[in-house]
Amino acid sequence: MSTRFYNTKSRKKEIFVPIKKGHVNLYTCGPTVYDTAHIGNFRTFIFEDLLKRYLLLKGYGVTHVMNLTDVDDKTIKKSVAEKIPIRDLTNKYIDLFHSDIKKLKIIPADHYPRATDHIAGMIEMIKSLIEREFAYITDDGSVYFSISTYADYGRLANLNFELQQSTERVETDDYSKDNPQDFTLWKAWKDSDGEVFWDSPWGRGRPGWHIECSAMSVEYLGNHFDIHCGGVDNLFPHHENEIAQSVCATGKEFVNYWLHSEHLLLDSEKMSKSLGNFYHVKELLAAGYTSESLRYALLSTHYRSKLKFTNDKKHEAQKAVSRVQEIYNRLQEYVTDYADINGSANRVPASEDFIKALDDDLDVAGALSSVFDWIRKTNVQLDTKTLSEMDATNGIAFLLQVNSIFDILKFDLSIPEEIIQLAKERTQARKNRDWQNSDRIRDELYNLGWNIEDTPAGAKLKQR
RNA sequence: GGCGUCGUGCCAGAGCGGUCUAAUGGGGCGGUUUGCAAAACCGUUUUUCAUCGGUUCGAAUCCGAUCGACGCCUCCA
Repeated sequence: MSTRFYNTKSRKKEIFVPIKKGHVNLYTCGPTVYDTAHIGNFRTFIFEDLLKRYLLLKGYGVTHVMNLTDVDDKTIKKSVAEKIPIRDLTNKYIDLFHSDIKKLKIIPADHYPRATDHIAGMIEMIKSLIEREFAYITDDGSVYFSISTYADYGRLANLNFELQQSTERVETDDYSKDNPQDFTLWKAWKDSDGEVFWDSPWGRGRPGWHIECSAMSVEYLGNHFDIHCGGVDNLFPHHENEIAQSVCATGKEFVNYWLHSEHLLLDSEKMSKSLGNFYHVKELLAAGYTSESLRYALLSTHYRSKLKFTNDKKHEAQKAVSRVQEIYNRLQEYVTDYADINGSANRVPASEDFIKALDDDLDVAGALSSVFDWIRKTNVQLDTKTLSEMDATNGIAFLLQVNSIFDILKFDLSIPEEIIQLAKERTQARKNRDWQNSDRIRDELYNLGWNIEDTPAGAKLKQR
């Protein structure tokens, strides 16, 4: 079955066809690095990870670019307030970002271009826009994009600017613009910008926010590429403006498929830094989530639905993840000479359903239901010992396929010596039918973070 | 004011006109199993899909209205 994605451009699911056969160029809007990204941000990044992993599973090569916005009002303000050079400030948050990416097992992008490393390209693009008369320079040395020059402006966000009433904010906002909705390509330097400026044909200043993505996507992926992603809040004005700039500057098509992920909600409200209702990855890991359960919690709701992040999610995600881990371990034990047999996911019927669900605009819920359905049936076969070794190895291959999408299995299951010792003591106590001691040790292990399960094959240790 | 999304069983969440007496996960309860647990499995919580009308042989699914939640129109994943 063919891949279909919901394209914001058409507001419909469309069959996905890459520009170049077998390869996908993917651009995803990255973080503004003046602060730690919260899990609302990571919901989007993890959706993009899912998308990429899916494309890889389908056999595409993927070139993935994620920008890092390392200059904007907030960044400058913070660097001035904390008396830290802007580069030092952003370096700090970029490092934190990469460390969170790693904790969430997100496959890194191929390129993480920083806005401030690509000022020259932005200036070139602005020049081109001025030459083609899509942009104008104001007295103070700022450059604006004139939305009236681009007929399709507002098409992506489905906003009609002819009929639009100006909101109070827009009216009072600016002075020198031709049209209040015109947006900045280049911001002239002000005192409050301090040391932060670049020279340009229009004087000292810095780039507007939107131009960086246009300039960097074109540089790394070409004028015309396949997929551009971001959170819904980037739909307007950011992506709308990107389209206007890129199309007008290059005269070419820009992006074929726009995919937007919905918000993560906390107490029915959008999680955002300005509202102050956010969690960081680190906090959640400290609060008992594992990388795997957090991934699961963020992935198990469809990317175009709002995700209500509640306390119940943790338990639910942990249970679901351990269910998958459990059967993986069971199958590994069941198959004695796994290395000698080549399992194949293709021979597991559930795999077909799994992929078919993902083909339909990344229907994670459908995909997971086929996985869990298969898990239950396979557990029955394991209980009754009616599973063939071939099916067991195929099952392992299927689980690895599932894992290539969700990445929720742990493979390093090494157990500390101290824990093994305690388990041995408990086994001895059980042999002596000393239930009191054996239960005491079990409690002790539990407190150390380990569960112990007695099976016909002996006691098994599992990290909680 | 404009644009848009959504409202499903105890909770989360699929469902894209018949195969829906609603997938899947979580919780509660009961059971099989176990020294007791855990894990696994079985049953149950489930004739119900915000409300009211309409279209249709047939609707959770399409249309309209109403109520409610949320997002965008302004920096924001």
